[in-house]
Amino acid sequence: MKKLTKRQEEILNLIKAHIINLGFPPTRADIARSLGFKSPNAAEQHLRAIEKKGFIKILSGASRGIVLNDNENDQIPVIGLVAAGGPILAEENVEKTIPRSNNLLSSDIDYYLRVKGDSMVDIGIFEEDLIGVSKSADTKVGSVVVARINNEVTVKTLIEMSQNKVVLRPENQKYDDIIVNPQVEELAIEGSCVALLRETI
Amino acid sequence: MKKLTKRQEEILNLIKAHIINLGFPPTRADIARSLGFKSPNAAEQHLRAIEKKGFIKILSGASRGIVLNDNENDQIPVIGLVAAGGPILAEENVEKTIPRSNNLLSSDIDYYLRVKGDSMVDIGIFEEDLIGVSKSADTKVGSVVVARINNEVTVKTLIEMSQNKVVLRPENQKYDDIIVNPQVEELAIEGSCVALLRETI
DNA sequence: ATAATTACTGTAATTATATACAGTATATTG
DNA sequence: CAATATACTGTATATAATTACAGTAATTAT
Repeated sequence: MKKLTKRQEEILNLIKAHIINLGFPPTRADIARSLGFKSPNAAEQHLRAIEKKGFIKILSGASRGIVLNDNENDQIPVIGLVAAGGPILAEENVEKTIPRSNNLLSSDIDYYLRVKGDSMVDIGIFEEDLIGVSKSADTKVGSVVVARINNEVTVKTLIEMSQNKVVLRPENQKYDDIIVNPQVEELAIEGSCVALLRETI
Repeated sequence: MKKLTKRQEEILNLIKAHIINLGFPPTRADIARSLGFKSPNAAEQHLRAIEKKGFIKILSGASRGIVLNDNENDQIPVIGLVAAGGPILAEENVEKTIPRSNNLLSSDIDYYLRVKGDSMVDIGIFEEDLIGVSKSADTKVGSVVVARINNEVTVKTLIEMSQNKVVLRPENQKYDDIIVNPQVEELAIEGSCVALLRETI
């Protein structure tokens, strides 16, 4: 999908804000008034351009007939099994998506990851649970993190992190700590867990 | 708030459906067409009646200027500590509410209950977690239920349920099974847990 | 018993809105 | 270098939409 210009983005945001605030889209005149245009036709032409780029649909003849097209940015992907090698958010890993507006958790969640295995049961993270992962939340010692070790994705508690030693702890006595030297093995902290979701318990 | 008549409710539902389907409210003519009125004024007068009863606000002069007023039915209450004696959903127990539309869990959740204590940690239910409770979901042996025993509310696994013996199991070796004779003690199964929510783990 | 509410038809006027047409000027792309 | 896109002004008009007014008839409150 073609990118919007700065001005077009401004107009799209105005439409979204209008819908959130009042419950329905603005008219051409509303848009013109908000942005200081002296002609409603300026708004009309912007709308046509935004429609052409695929962000909205204009229903002809209907007043306020501006329909927002589904935008991938408004969807939080739910990641199932992560294929070895590729990036977590690769399309083939996406099990489904959840509209961001339907997110009752306050935190900033980039994706949900479906938990495999029993390595975190001691802190109440069970197989098939969904973990809300934030890429930006700061990962400090004690955080539950999503890590990638030699292209394998795993969820563990971060215990120690220094230049040549990273310790990741499974929260299950059955398993031992994972000790990695990031200068020898490939290691990346993909994000940290900020939420947990479980259905039909 | 005064109750709507059957016809008024029909119209309110039509408005809501229109907003969900198209993203903006219907016009008087849209409503008339949908319900078979021969005059848009029929819709107009219904809208005025619905507004008078407090369910919508009509913005004068604006096309499609129908604003839905917040409705408590669209909010899921989050229950904190349950005061001994009173009903779970009593107002003083409601910590906050979450709009039902922001519910990414498919199940039918009547309220969220904040977990107190560690009696369910073995199945990953921790203190401060939020449990999604359904009053209508069938409670069978093996379900995690919200039970009220002698006016005390508790979350446990239902192990046995017969006429004169109900067994509720805390999922923590530290605690023993609770065995209740419902013909002697007061017992009510308030609902069963269909979801779990945890923030900032 | 009377007033108010509910539930409409039918008409019409005013205003709100979409949208076409004619321009101007600058920036970007093929 | 021409064509296309961006970003508007300015005017005009058909039509979409609100909304007032005048009725009818049945039901429900006071």
